[in-house]
Amino acid sequence: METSNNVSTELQALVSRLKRGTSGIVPANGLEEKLAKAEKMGKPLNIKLGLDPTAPDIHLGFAVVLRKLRQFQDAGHQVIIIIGDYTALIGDPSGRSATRPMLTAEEINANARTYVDQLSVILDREKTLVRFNGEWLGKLDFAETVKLASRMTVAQVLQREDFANRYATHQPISLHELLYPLAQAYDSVAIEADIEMGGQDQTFNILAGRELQKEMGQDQQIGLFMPILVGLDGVKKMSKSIGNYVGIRETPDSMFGKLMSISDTMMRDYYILCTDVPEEEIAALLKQAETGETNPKDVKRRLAREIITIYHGADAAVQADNEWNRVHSAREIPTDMPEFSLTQAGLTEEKIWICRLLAEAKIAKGTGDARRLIEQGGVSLNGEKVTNVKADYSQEALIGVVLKVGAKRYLRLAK
RNA sequence: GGGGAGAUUCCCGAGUGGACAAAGGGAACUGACUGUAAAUCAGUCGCGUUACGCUUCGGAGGUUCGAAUCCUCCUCUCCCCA
Repeated sequence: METSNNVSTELQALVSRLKRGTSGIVPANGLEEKLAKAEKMGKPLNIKLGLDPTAPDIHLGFAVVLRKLRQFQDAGHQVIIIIGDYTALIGDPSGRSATRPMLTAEEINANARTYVDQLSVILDREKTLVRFNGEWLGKLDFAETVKLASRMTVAQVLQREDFANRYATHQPISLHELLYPLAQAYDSVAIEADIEMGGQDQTFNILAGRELQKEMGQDQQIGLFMPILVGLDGVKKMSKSIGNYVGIRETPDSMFGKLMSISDTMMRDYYILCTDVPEEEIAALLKQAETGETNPKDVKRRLAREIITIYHGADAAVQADNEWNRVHSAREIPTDMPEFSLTQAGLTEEKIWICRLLAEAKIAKGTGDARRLIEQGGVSLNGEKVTNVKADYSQEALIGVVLKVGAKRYLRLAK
């Protein structure tokens, strides 16, 4: 027997859970209203997320939004993923400083499949509806498109920071890029979205959806924004193409290493957005790190364990932690490292020049680069620093040897 | 349609006939320090077994002993006017 009072307390708890980490909700009280409405009507909300099928590897930055969607699913709402197969023909200009390349149909389809596979790591596949926006956008004829376009003004579009910047710095902006927000807005109309999720860089597109829904006489969706997770470099948005990312399917060891390399100031965001550690506890941990009560390194290790636990389980997380500690604090060589086959690389001669070896192993860009690394004291074989740039080794002498370059690159040489 | 500006090595950006493989900054990499954090310092940063050679400055030709720099054509971009 639930009293109405209980229901509202539950709703309150849900609202605060859903609001964790969000960087904005438009309109401010929209979430409560939508949830209350859903409850009253006994109908789940349509939660929309649009995906551009360009970079099919899901990383922690992307997971921020997906994890939020999962919370909605767990609360019984309908998640609708829209694969922007049609809009990929345009290329989302959001946050971009240059025109995105257009994709071919094959690339888009391949990417879309990969996406759907990977989404299920975080989302409940059974409760996820996947649609392609070519389904409705492909049916619009030119007249309808122009009519849609008439609902937005150039000034509105140019208000966007990314466009404004490009315009101000005399970068080219193609006309078709201006149509992107409109297409995305039309997606919201097509599926009658109640909530559209997105990173902060989606603000304009999502608000355009509200406008268009209003024009078409629909209930307006609310915009639920998540902050952009800063990548490992601490500067730019986490992204595959920049390479500053942690993929959710990476090995625990790799994730651990990458997470330990983020700067201290980034810990808060990562804790809030990438883990389920309660907010009060996060605050306490960070405070300890700041006062020196706990070594900040250990607070970061905890962060890495928390994240890895989500994707690989607690045991794997502890193991990765141990391994990391062994290699980086105790300075022992890693248990696992990539192998490099000399024979496969064609290094079978009696005399193998060390620079050639580094180049073939792709550890150096070429022998000139390898020479520099050695001259700078960055290369060692079985822990012994290589000092002679002209050194030759026989294949026999190299087999089983651990090649170390720089602080973190290890390779075990094999036949 | 008319007029003007521009395209330089991963990015930004200097360089207007020889001293330019090309200033400076950023990124990146190596070393020192350290908590594989940040900050700082030193070095490297087109290719090559490297005190020497080779290939670069949007593309194709040309002038010259010599071209990133001058000329011609082409491609692309930005600005102003209509």
